[in-house]
Amino acid sequence: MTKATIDNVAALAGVSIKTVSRVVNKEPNVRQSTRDKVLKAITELDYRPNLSARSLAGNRSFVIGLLYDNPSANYVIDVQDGVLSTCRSQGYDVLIHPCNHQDPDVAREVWDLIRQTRIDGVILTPPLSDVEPILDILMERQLPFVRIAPTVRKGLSPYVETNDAEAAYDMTCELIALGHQRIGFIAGHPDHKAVTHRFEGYRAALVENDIALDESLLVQGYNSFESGEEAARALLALESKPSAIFAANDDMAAGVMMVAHQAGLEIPGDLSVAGFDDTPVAHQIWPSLTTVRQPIQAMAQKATDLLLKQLKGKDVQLPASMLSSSLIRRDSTGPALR
Amino acid sequence: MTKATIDNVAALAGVSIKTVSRVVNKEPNVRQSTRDKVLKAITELDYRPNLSARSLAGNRSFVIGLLYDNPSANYVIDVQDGVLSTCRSQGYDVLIHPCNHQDPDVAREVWDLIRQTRIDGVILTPPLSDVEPILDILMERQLPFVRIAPTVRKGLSPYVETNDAEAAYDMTCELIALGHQRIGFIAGHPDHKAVTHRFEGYRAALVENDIALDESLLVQGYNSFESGEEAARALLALESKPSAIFAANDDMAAGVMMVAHQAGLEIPGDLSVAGFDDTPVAHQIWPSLTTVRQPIQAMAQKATDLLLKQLKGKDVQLPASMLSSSLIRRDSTGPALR
DNA sequence: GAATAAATTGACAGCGCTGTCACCCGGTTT
DNA sequence: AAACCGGGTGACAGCGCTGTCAATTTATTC
Repeated sequence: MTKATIDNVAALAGVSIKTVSRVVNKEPNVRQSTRDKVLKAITELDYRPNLSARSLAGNRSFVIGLLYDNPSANYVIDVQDGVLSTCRSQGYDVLIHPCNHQDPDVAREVWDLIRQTRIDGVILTPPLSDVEPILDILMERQLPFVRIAPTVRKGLSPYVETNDAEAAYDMTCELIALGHQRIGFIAGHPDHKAVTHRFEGYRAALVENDIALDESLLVQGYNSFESGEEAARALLALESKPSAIFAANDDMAAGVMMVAHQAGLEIPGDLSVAGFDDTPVAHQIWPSLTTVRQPIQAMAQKATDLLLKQLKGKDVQLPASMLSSSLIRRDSTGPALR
Repeated sequence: MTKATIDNVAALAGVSIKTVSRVVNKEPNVRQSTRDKVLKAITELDYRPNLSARSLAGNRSFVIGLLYDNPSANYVIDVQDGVLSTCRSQGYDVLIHPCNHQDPDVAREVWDLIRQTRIDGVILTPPLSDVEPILDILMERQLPFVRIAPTVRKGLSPYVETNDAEAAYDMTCELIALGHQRIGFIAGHPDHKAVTHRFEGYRAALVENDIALDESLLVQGYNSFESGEEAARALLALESKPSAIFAANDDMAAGVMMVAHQAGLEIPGDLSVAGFDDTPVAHQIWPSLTTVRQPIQAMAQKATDLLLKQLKGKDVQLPASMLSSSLIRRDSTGPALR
C-alpha cells in the first residue's frame, strides 16, 4: 500500500523485473500481450518507479537543472513556467539554481551541482548563456545543455533566441513615424549581451531614416528600475531634450516614467516612452507602456524540448530556434510635439 | 578524476567506508584523528557523495518540495529565494512544484510527487497552506511539512505567519489620522484566507475610531490587477465616493491607481490609495504606493529552517513563528480633502 | 588488576532499479 | 536436416551509499 516496488509488479504480472523495467522505460522488444499484463499490474498496484534507484542504477536522474542569474528579474518566473510545464509532461523534474554570473566560482558551483545531483542536462538563461567557464565545464563533462539567447560560441549547443534587434528596429521606426527625431536610448546591462543587441536595432532604424546618431542621447543602463531613473534624469537634463525615450527593458522604462512624472511631464504629450519585454509592470503603470512582447515562456518550453530530445538520444540539429517578438502599442507613446 | 566514490576515500584514508560515511554525515563517535584523516582524503579526492545513492540507501533525498499556487504572484520569487538560500547553506536542494489549489486532484498530484521523488519534506505557501486534502496526505504519509500563513488546523504543523490583521489595522488608522472617513476596502481572494484576515484589521480600526462600517465601501477583489480596477470602478461610481481606498494587496492597489488616473483623479489629492505586500510594483508606479512590507523572504527562510530542523530530528515546538510587517509610507496617501 | 562500561570501527546486507549477457523459441537459410 | 537468426525474456551483478550489528579498542570502576 505504502509502496509498490518493481518486484511486486513483476510478481503480480508473472514476469521478471527486467521486463517490467522494459515496459516502464518504453523499450522495444516486449510482446504486446506481455506489455499489457505489466501495465495492468502497474495500474493495479499504483506503482511509481523510485527515482533514486533509477538514477543510481541507470546513471541518470530525470532531473534537469535550470540556471539563472538574477532571481528578481521578471522573466525568471516565465522561464520557470515554461521549463516546468514541458518537463512535467515528460516526467522530468527541475532543480532551480540561481547563481551569480560575476562570481569567479560559478563554474565550480555548477560543477558541484552536477556531480552531486547528477542532473541530466542544463538550461542556461542570460546572462549565464554566455559565461565561458560554465560552457567549458559542461562541454568537458559532456553534459547536454541548451541555451536561451546566447551570443557567444553559438555552435556549441542548441539554443533558442528571439529577433531582439529586429523588434528594437521596429519600435524605433514606430517612434520615428510618430515624428520623433530625438530619441533617447537606454542600453541594457553590458553583461546581458542579448539585451545589448537591442541597441543595434535602434541604430539601424536611425540610419535607415537618415537620422544622425547623437551620442548624448545614448545612456548606459543596468536593467534595473533605478538605473532607468538615473538615465532618464541625465537625458532630461540635456539642453536639447529627447522627445521620446526607448529603454532596453521595461523596468528601466518604468524608471523613466517615474522621473518624467516627477518632473511634471505629460506622457506621451511631452515625452513618449517605450520599453521592451512586456513584463507585468508594463500594463500596470500609467500610462500603460508601449513595449515589445517577448515569448519568454515559449522560448523556455522550446529550450526544454530541445534538451529533453537530446537526453532521449535524438540528435538535435544545432541550428537555432528563433521565436519572434511583437510590438505592443499602448498609451505611453504618441506623436511628437511640433 | 571524473568521480571519486566513498570507496576511494576509504582506501586513501585507510578506513572502512562506513567510517567515511560517518564523517560525511557528521555522526558522533569518530575519533578526531580519524575524522581528520578522512576529511583530508575527501579534500584530496574532491569527493562529493552521490545523492541518489544516499537517497536510496538512507531513504531520504536531501531534497524538499516547495509547493505554491500562482506562479505569477509576486511573492513566489521571494519565497523561492528564501527557501533556496536556507537550503543551500544546509546541503539541501529544492524541487519547485506549482499546482492549482482548486484542482480536485491536487492531493493526488502531491502524493505522486512525494512517492516519485522521495522528497524529505514540504513547504506550503498560501493558499495551499489551507488545502485540507493536501494536509491529509502529508499527515498520512507522516511527511514533515511547514506552512506559511496557514489559517486552518494550525496545530497540525509548524508554521510561520505575519501579523496581517495588525498591519491592516495600522494602515487604516493611518488613513483615518489623515482625515479619511470614507475608506473603501478591496478584499483579497476568498481562498487566500491570510489575505482575507486583512479585512479584520480594517474593521477593527473603524470600530476603534467610531466610524460605522459602510457595506457599500466593501468590494470583493481577487488579488489581481484587473480585479482591483473593477473594484475601483465600482467604488468611484458610488454616489458618496470614498476619499481613500485600501486594497488588500499591491496588484489591486495598482489597478485602483490606473482607474483613478484614467478618471483624471489626482493621487493623493483626490484619492488616497494604499496597498499591501510591498511588491516591486509598489515603488515603480507613480505616485509610489503606500503599503505594508511583508518579510516574505524571511518567512520563507524561517519556514525552511523549521523544516530542516524537523528533518534533522530536532523536535520543533509547534507554536508559530510570527514575523512582523511594517508600514511603508510613500506618495499615494495624503490628507483627506476638507 | 580484573571486570564492566563506553567509545570506536568495520563487515556485510541490502535500498530499487538498470545494464549485460545468456537463453529460449519459432522461423529462415543453405 | 543442420546451421543460423533475431525477437522476446530472465538471471544476476552491481550503482554508491547507509543501517545493523558484531568486533575491537579504550576508558572507568572497585
